[in-house]
Amino acid sequence: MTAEFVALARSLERRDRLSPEERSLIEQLPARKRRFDSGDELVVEHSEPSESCLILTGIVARAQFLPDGKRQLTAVHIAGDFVDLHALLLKLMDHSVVALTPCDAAFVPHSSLIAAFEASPHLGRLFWLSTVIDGAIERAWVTSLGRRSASVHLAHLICELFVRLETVGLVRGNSFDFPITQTDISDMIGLSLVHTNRTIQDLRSSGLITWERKVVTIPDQQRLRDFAEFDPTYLNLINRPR
Amino acid sequence: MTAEFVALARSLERRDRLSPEERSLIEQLPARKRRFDSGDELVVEHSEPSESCLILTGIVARAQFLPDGKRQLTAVHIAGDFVDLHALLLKLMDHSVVALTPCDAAFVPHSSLIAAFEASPHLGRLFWLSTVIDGAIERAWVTSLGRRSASVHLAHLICELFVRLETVGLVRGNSFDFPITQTDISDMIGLSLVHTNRTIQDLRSSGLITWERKVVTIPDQQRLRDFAEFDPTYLNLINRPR
DNA sequence: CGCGCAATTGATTGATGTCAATTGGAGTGG
DNA sequence: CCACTCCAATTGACATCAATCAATTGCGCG
Repeated sequence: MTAEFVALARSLERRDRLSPEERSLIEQLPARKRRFDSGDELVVEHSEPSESCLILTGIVARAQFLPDGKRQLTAVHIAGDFVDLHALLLKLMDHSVVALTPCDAAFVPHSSLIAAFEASPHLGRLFWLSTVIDGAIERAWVTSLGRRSASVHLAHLICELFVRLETVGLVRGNSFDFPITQTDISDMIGLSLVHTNRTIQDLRSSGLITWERKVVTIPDQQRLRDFAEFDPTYLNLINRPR
Repeated sequence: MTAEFVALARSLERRDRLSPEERSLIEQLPARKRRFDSGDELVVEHSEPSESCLILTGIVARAQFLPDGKRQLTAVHIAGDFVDLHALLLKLMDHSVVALTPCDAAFVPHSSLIAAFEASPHLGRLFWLSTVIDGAIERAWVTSLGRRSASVHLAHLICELFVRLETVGLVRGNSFDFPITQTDISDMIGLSLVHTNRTIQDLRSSGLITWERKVVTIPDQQRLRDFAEFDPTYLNLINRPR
């Protein structure tokens, strides 16, 4: 399998078995690799992409911008996430995809994806699944934004990221690299930068997390999950026929 | 076409053309009709449905419940919405679907849906599209929750509902029926009931809306849209090949 | 060393939540 | 037709949470 698609296959296979034919369909997808710097836009709001984009390394986010200059991040994505399958069907982007860290991405033409799905409807369903899981994550974000306190919300986000990074092998022990700015965090959880900073300090002083030099550590996973009311079911990390 | 599927076809055809074969595939879907009262759960959190559910009449919402009894609604759905396509792939529900008004729904077995998609990948993509549009709406909700003021958020929601109801023919002039409780609204926009009430009054006293006896009226569509920063692009009401 | 961005802090203002009534309207039984 | 009841809508007073403004500190890098 082409190196580009290792993380993709790994994340698909967390949810269902891939047949050799399906692996080969993935392997043969044409991919145009590109590198981005932190702050770059991989996909631009209101554009009409003809390719979809798979994250290979780094951290990106979906962003919507408001007339007054405010920004909301509506999702984060990591290696192995096929970030932009939406464009395949939506045609017109309702949001941008921005790099929060330097990152690599592979762009795959829509036409190739559609051909692969017509060859294997099951593979198509697995890609569909990945957009549906994005939806589940978005629902969790909506619930956090609407009904959780700042510190519980942040704790929930950290739990989510830990599990997702673990899935693609980006966790070491209790820690993961998280070279993200507090401004970015605040645009995820819908708070001001100042309040975000104080919320992080809350979690730190409760001993729930450590976060220094771009590394987040969760000393006691279960304690953080209890505090965050975190139940990973919605991430659908169950391997079963779909 | 079976009466049940009229609104469904109408909402699919707002996005792309259906071939006669596709219409017939839809027409032949087996459906089990059920009626629900306000407050009933059509689909229960943590359950594992083997059918997906199409709304025929009434208003329903996706709901997540928190340990402390709080509730967040993460989406609203109306006639013609295939609410629970998610379960087809997710298997395990991460949320409930609750009736906000009395409503009718048709339940279609997953196996029949999958068969239809294997017969017509394009039809499959249109159903996929409908979940992707749900995602776009959820992103708009995230942005509203995170970065819009209470009154702009509410105005945005009203604009969204107007457009969506219009699509399925449920708007009369500038008005639509909206037999929904302020408690439900507050669980959509993540505010307390009291503050939601005051926010509605804000919009009323600005002359942006009228809302009495379960009927919402928008005297000046454009003025409300400007206030709400509402751009309907994300609802993807463009007819084009997908 | 010094620049520049990110993180942190303090003080204050503004938005929203909470508590506790009160009002209004639709349906029901007398 | 009139109480009566129930639930939704509304109001006022007050407490809390979070935004904003304005510095200041800390850290990585040339």
